[in-house]
This record gives sequence, structure tokens and C-alpha cells, in this order.
Amino acid sequence: MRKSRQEAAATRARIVETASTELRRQGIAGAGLAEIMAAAGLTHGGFYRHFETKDQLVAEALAAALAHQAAKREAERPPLKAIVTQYLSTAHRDAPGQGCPLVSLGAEIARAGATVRAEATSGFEDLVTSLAARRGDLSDTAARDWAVVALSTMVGALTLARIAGDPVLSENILDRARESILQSAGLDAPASRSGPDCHP
Amino acid sequence: MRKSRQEAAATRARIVETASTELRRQGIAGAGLAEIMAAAGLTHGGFYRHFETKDQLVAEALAAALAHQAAKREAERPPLKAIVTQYLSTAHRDAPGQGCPLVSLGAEIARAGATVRAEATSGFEDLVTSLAARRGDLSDTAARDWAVVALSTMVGALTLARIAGDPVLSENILDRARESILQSAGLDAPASRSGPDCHP
DNA sequence: TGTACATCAGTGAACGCGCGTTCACTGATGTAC
DNA sequence: TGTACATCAGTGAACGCGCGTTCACTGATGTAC
Repeated sequence: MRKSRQEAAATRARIVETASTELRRQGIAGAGLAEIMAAAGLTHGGFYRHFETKDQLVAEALAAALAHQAAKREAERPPLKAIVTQYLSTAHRDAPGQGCPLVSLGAEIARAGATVRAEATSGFEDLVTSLAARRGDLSDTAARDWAVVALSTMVGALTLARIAGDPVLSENILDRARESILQSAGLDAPASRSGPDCHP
Repeated sequence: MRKSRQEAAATRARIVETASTELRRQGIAGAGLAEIMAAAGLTHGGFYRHFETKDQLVAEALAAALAHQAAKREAERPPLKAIVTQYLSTAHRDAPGQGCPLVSLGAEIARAGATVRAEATSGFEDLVTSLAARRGDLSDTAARDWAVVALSTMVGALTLARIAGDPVLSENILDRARESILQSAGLDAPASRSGPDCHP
């Protein structure tokens, strides 16, 4: 049953990829190794041919999730407005398995070991840098300061939007956060809450 | 070994209180019933004299945590600046067991059942109302909109500050978020990053 | 007010279950000659 | 290039452990007369 080195490497990458989705979907404590391996089309016994512990897989899956999103930003080079709008969309809210791990795993990362936290911090820095780089109108320092606050708002709003049961409230949180960030970046006129037809 | 009704009610309240700390400290999945009961000075067998399931305890403990903080705001009536400053303090960051459950349990609440999410949503609304009520300079609608964004920033910044391993980075996140929120409320002059003595 | 009995808060042992981890085994791959 | 043997990716069963939950039991509390 031995597989070639190439196949084994592909299997390993598939486990990391599957884990990065399952962990974001169910949380670190909520996603079991047997479940992850089954989702990758394998039995759980083979896990330790590739990883030393679950913690190692968690760290690699988190890094993969962050790297995947960083690579996408690097390839597509979306403008600031697109990044913020996509982050604060209902699509992102409803697909935690493909979304930002800082939100889906936030509190669990904060409780995790140094390796996992270091990966998350590195991903945080990448995101801040990506946002700041799109504020050509500001000095580097001011751009970074702005980006730290913008990302905080994005992470908090997405967390709260996922908690809110009422869809109207949930969308309202996303909308207000998006408006505020875009406005603070000079990308959006202050919104008229009642729409263009409020005066008869 | 039977206890009086008064003692039993006190025991029940003690379990909820202990759980509200342990759950925030270790997460919903991370805090076991035996551990919570032991922390409350009891054996785990008696748990089901007071609660039907762990989920019921989680919902009550979450409600208790949120109600405790709301009662404190109601009693002390802190000004807006105090609320924001305390929320975004290193003390709050370093004491998740006593802190805002929307941060320590955020993603887990989002995955939880309707009861738990409804409690969290109600606590979120209370916080938004508390913040908005302190913006006498704005209309009700504008105040609420501002409060939703401010709370998003607070939740996100505290989450990220707990993830960051580097204490300098962690405090920087809290500081930038606090400055931004206070400035947007007209409570703080735009900070000079280099301090008052930068010019010799 | 005192007595007899039912209630039930809390204990401690046990339940089945799924967890992360280990291991004997299989058989195709990789290596040495 | 072909053969002999070592390696090891993946399987499937098993490990100990802690989980949420159940239960027989104890004895003080609450209730009925």
C-alpha cells in the first residue's frame, strides 16, 4: 500500500487543506482528527505518518489558510474598497470554512500555544500591511495605524454578524462597519440612511 | 445530605457564577462540567439536580456574565471614555475570565444553538444601547450606528490583542483602537505619536 | 408542638462515547547490487 | 536492466482518557397530621 513520495506529499497537502476548512468551520476543539482525515478521504490511522501531533496540523492549517488569502491578494491585487467589501459581506459571514481564521478561530488561537499564535500574528501583520499599502494618501505610520483599527473593526463586525440571529441586525452590523471604514479612508460619501427618495 | 431550598438556590447561583468564569477562561468546549463543579466546590454528580444539560448552563452562564457587566454599567454610570478605556485595557485583555464574553466566546457562540445566540445578541444590544446613550451629541439613529461600529472595533481589537504574542504589538492594537474610537466621539485630540517632547 | 414520612441536594461510582495516539500489518515504492 | 530487500504510506483495530450523562445511595429538609 505504500505510495510514491509525490503521492505522499500530495496527501499531506490535502490533509492540511482539508483541516484548514474543517478547523475554521468547527473550531479547533470541535474538529476531530478522524473527521478531518475522513473528509480528506483517508482513515485516521495514517495521520501520524505526516504529523507529530494535532497541534502541528493546527499550526500548518492556520498558516495555509492565511497564506492562501495572502496569495489571493497578491495575485488579484484588489483595491482597498474591494477588500473591505468582501471581508464584510454576507458571503464571507456564511462561509467560515473558507474565511478569515482570525475570526473563526480568534479566541481559540488566543488560548493556543506559541507556534499557533505566532502564525496568526504573522497573518495579522500581512493583512495590516496589505491594507496600509493601499493608503497611498497617508504616511507609512499613519497608514499602518489606520489599518490596525480598520482590521479590528472588520474582525469584530464579522464576529458579531455571525453571532446575531436576526439577519437584519446581522447585515446592519456589516453595513455600518463597511461604511465607517470606507468613509474613514475617503472612499465613500457619508451614507444617507433613508435613501435618495426620503423627500417627497 | 439534603440542603435547604435557600442553600440549593445559592449553590445553583454559585455554579452559574463559576461557569461564567471558567467558560470565558477556557472556552465552551474547553471547560468540562467536572472541572466547573470542582471549581464551585462540588462533585460533578450533582450537576443534574440543577440543570438539564451543559447547554443550559452555558446559556445561563453567558446571560449572567452579560447581566453582571450591564448591572455594573447601570450602577456606576461610567462616562463613554471610561467604558472604552476599560474595555481596551491590558487588564481586560489579561482577565478573559472576568471580561466580555462576546470576545472570549465569540466564534463558539456563533456555532452554538439558538438559545445561546439569543442571549449573546441581547447582551450585544445592551452594550450598543449603553454606548449610544452616551452620545447625546447625535441623533438616536446616528448614535446607534456609531455604537455598532465602536463595539465592532472594541471586540476585534481585544481579540487581536489577545492573539498577539508580542506585548508591544498587543498594546499598540489596544491604543490605536482606543484613540480612534475616542476621536470619532470627539473625546480626544488626534494623538501625536511621538509625544510632547519630540521637539528639543 | 411533636412525630412519621416523603422529598431531594449532593456524593461517588459507573455508563457509553469519541477523543488523540499507538501499533501490527499490507503491499507498492525506492534502493542496492 | 533485472533482481532482492528495505522502506514506509495507508489501513484498521486497539489503547487510555476525559467527556456528558445516569444512577443507587445518604441523610438533612420539608410536609402532613
